[in-house]
Amino acid sequence: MKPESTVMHIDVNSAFLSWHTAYYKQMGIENDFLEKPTVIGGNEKKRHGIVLAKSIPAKKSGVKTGQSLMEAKIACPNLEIIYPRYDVYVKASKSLREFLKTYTPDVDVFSIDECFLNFTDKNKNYEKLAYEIKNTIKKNFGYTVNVGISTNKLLAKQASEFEKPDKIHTLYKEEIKTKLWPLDVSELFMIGRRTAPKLKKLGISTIGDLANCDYNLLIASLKSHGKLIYDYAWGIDNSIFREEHDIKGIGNGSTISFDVEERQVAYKIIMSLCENVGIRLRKENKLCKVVSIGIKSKDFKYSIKQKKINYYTSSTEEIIETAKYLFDVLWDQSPIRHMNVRVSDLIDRKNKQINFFEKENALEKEKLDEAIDKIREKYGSYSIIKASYLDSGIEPVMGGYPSEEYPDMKSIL
DNA sequence: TCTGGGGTCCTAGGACCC
DNA sequence: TCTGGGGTCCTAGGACCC
Repeated sequence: MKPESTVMHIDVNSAFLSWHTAYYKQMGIENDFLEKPTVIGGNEKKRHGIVLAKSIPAKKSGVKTGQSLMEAKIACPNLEIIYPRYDVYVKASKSLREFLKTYTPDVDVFSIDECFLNFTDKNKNYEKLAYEIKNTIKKNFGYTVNVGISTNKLLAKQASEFEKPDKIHTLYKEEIKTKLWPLDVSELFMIGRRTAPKLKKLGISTIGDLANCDYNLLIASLKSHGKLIYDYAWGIDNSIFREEHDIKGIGNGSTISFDVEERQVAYKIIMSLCENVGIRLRKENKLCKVVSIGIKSKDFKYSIKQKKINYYTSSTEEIIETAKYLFDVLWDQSPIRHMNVRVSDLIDRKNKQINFFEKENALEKEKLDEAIDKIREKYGSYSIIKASYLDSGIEPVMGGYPSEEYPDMKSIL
């Protein structure tokens, strides 16, 4: 038996919007985004028009994350839409993490705006500590968080979901029946838009129903996923704490502002997507063996094709060649809305072994990539681009965020 | 100007080998 | 000869999360 520890889940309220607001306040620009119906949303003209984050007043008007901005505006006609500043959010997320590490080294990063904290001292008043963390964040960083407290990650996370914003909640084992079971089954972690209707068909509508359902029937219908959510309904979660997460794959995709109908145009987009994948792969000091490409057509039909190559590589050229090959096999000539390139089956670069199949000039390619990476790091993504992008209207390095477009940020965020 | 982008994990089927 | 079964690898697709 492992010793019982206390787990906190920190969840930034309306993360992107809160960070946006705090950033502009620090720049001396007053705003009241959080008090009004406001969303962070993409560019509709570029066909990126969805809600990324919403204020509480927007939520009250029926605006939902992931909704198209069109729908959101219908639900809430006086909605204010703000373009995202991912560079700000990434920095804000990093400094929050650093701050949380001053309380415990055991910080498990779940996403850009969620962290788990693990504590082992039994004699501490953790509710008091949670208030201190929450209030210090509010005071020093200028935004609010919810904190959930329990004995494992699942329960801590469910606890932080309760009433928002700026709240502390506990969800200990003995509170499951009163606090968790009355909730709708779709409120449980890992029950999404597909599973909830299946459960409803089995007569399961609350988390309590799930906990007390016919287990065999559940497993027959949902297999291993059924076992997982059944355990969750009872607050059972054996997942471990990890400070470092191994990356399993690196992907880059984009919805294109127009429908792609020509192979040569598609190739250019593929190359541009691959540039970013290659850069990130090398930055992580990894090599990949599987390359996959995904295509979403005009009518939202999505298909993917992947291929395992005979050796591990981090060469942009190799990734591009494989991705183009896969594209040719996959594409049925129908107009393309979105394309995605992904590499997986990763190993650390230091584990590389000489491979018989590898192309002879592999080493030179790697050296070239490294040199280009360095120049781009120093002078910006666009300092070196393929000649074919000049006047093509397509960005030579797609994905990520173009940090050089933004002024240097000296804020504490 | 309807519907983003980045991940993880699981399953099922076919190929191939013994 | 009329049809095994176990194991592994690979691929496509679907579900979930933020």
